[in-house]
Amino acid sequence: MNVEEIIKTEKKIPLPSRTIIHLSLVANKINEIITCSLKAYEMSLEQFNVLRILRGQKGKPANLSTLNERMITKMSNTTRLVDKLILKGFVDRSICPSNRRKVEIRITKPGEEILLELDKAMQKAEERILNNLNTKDLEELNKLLDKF
Amino acid sequence: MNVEEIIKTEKKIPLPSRTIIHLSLVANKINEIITCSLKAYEMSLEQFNVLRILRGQKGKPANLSTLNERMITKMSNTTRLVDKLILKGFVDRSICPSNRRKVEIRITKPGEEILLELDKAMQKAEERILNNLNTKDLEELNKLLDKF
DNA sequence: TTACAATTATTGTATATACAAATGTATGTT
DNA sequence: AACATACATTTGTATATACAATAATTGTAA
Repeated sequence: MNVEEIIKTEKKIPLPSRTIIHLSLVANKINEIITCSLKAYEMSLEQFNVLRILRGQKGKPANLSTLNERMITKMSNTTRLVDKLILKGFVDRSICPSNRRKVEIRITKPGEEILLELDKAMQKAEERILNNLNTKDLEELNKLLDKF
Repeated sequence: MNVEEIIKTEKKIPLPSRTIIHLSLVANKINEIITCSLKAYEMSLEQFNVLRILRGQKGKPANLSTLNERMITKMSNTTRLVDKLILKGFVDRSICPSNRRKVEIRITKPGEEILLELDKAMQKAEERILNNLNTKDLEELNKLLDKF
């Protein structure tokens, strides 16, 4: 993860551009490590996020729009994402009785169980990602990221 | 870009996880803004990066492996990425005479010209992205990102 | 209440990407 | 020279994603 090497190709990249490139590189690294950890469970990062959101609902079902707001994905993908989780038995979907346009998506027992496994894998991944940063670093980083 | 809203769904997300989520969100926002700016030129972020790398070569051709090292994409995509840039006339490709396994990829005049346009669009995008951060913020952020 | 607009989700399709296998070229060994 | 091996790139294919079009339901205003 050496920005300098990548950056040296263009003569002198100004600080703002450098920061953005730097951020993208770090984000990519993070993404790669996490995706790789999840792959052992045949779970994509997006699927994992859906499961986490559903767990956060504490039994209350979520509809697609809700999932969508909390995620980066586009609506059209969310449908198919949920399809895949249903196939694996980690969530179920039913039509909302009060508004039949909506669907209600819930996490299942097996879904909650796999999520516990995934939590552990995530924690290991995080340790790998953040092993050079201490609490103060993280706090500062959060503060800076808040400005975006 | 309110992390809090996304984060409140799970009870209390510990600082390391929060930081990583936060970073991903910011990276996504950046990606979206930049991609959107480039779309006006029917140029993907990846294509743009290839052009920038080629410009950085200062006339010296790059082969696929070189492009690949400097980018995030996988080799198999780089081939097709370059295909598209050739179609648009922004780069050309020829077989390396000294080692015919290799290819030599060069940016063309039209490629350099469009790149100047793109530079301007990028600068505007950067201003949008970073308008809440001052130089000191950027320096600190870079310092922290270096730790990854 | 009927017609029209808005909401919610799904599907079709084109494009992008990942991964593995294949191609063509070069190098080393016997 | 013949063969195996390594290298650089390309291609095939399965999966993922984006965007637009469609379907189904509900809200609303004349």
